[in-house]
Amino acid sequence: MEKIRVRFAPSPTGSLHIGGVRTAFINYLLAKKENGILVLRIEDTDKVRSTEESKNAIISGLKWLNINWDEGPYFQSERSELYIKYLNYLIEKEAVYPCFCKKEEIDKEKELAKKNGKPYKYSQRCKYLSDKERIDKISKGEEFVYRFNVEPGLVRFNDLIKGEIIFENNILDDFIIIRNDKTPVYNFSCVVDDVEMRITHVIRGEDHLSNTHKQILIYKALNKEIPYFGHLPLMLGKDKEKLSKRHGSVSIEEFENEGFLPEAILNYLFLIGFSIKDNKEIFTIDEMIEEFSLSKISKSSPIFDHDKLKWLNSYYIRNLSDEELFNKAFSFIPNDLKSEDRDKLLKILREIKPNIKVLGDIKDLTIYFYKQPEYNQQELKNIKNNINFINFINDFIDIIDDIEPFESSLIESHINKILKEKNILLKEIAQPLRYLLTGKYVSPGLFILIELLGKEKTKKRISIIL
RNA sequence: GGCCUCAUCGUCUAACGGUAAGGACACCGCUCUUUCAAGGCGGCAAUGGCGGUUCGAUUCCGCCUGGGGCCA
Repeated sequence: MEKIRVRFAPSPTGSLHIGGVRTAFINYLLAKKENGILVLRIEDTDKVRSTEESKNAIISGLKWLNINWDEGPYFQSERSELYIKYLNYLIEKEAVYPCFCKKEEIDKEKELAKKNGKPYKYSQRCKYLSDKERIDKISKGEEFVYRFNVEPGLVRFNDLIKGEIIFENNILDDFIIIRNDKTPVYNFSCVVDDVEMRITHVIRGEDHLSNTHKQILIYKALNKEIPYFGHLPLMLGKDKEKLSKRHGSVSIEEFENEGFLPEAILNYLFLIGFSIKDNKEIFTIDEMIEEFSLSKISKSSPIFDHDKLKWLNSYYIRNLSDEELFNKAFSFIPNDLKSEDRDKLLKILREIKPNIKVLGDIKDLTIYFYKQPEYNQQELKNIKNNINFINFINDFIDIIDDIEPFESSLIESHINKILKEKNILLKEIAQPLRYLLTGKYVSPGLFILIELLGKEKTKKRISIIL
């Protein structure tokens, strides 16, 4: 059997959207599963809206996620001759015709249709021009577009995800495939490229489902084999509206900047809108490839749930070794902390690891290591009134210099000794002590915390109460 | 408005036409514990509606309703 060839074909008109990532990933999984080829094609025929920045964002986003393609990137803007070549074929076959209608004329027709409550369809006025009339108009320098000659009939195809789909050709009018500036319209360049790139499976978002109608007609006119189509239900936001900035992060850079791991994102994208028989949730890439099948994709639109992504992300973080976490988290470590030695940073990260949901949390979780806490005066007053605590602190300050090495188990035994002598419970002093040390009531375990803060900071911060 | 499409807990989903409708996230409670988190245990919560087909519908069919997409 011939090798499967799939493609991911984004328009570079913005950052790489998480929905696009899902499409890319599903194409990637299919290619891997079937031992096929994934082509990356940048659809930048819209010169006004396409930006260099966006192209870079797409490419670097995919690379960051490790969604590797086998061919490309191809840029449609560099392939204009190709579209003209295919256009000429269609002209010869009389599958298309030039249309000289002015925009104002068309607008007038649209208005009329609207007034009569009828859907607008092009009148086909230019379809019946004689060759002489055409040559005449062209030689007079009149601008024209090429329209596709839609014949009556219907288009029927079996969508790999949605099932059988039927479109009546009479809902279409003679649509434009080449603009008056000789640039191809999306549906045309897309088909030409898919033909040229020998794409066997077109897997894309559901927003392209109705385009498929026109595209199949073009394939037929071109006398080319029609690929398989599969249309992915669109991911939606919490309110079931199109997923947008309003729902939180949507572009892949944002996820990267917040501190999501590529593994977690891909795992999440795999889970959503996909049916898995056993109750497994965590998948390696290889397992995803193994498990993947287009038939397991749900037909209904999944809602993107940031909470579940966060949970997966925190799961992946918890299961990182200290070394791995250090490497992945390095750019998220606040600058003031980076000067600490590597061993210490490793330990700090290990301690806060179960509290990290996204790597961006590291900043808040470590702030007291490099910044003097700001205390609430009322809290300090309460602590001062805690006789047992003050009692304990006085003793602790006295012996703190004797603790050598300054290391958690030794700190623990010294503290426990004091507590035992004074008959105080650890419970009674833990929270006030934590507050003095960090300015918070949440932190890693006390003894390791003291070790990591170091002797000087510890002394300085507890002295404030005396 | 036209065409296409979808429908199980709040969310992602499981269930040869026969289940007490299962799991996960979120939420709540308990537990562990020097705090938070993580962990363990438990709880809440769904087949959109109406008709068929069938001994029996989440499951098959039709209609309605609702959502989404494309075009206008």
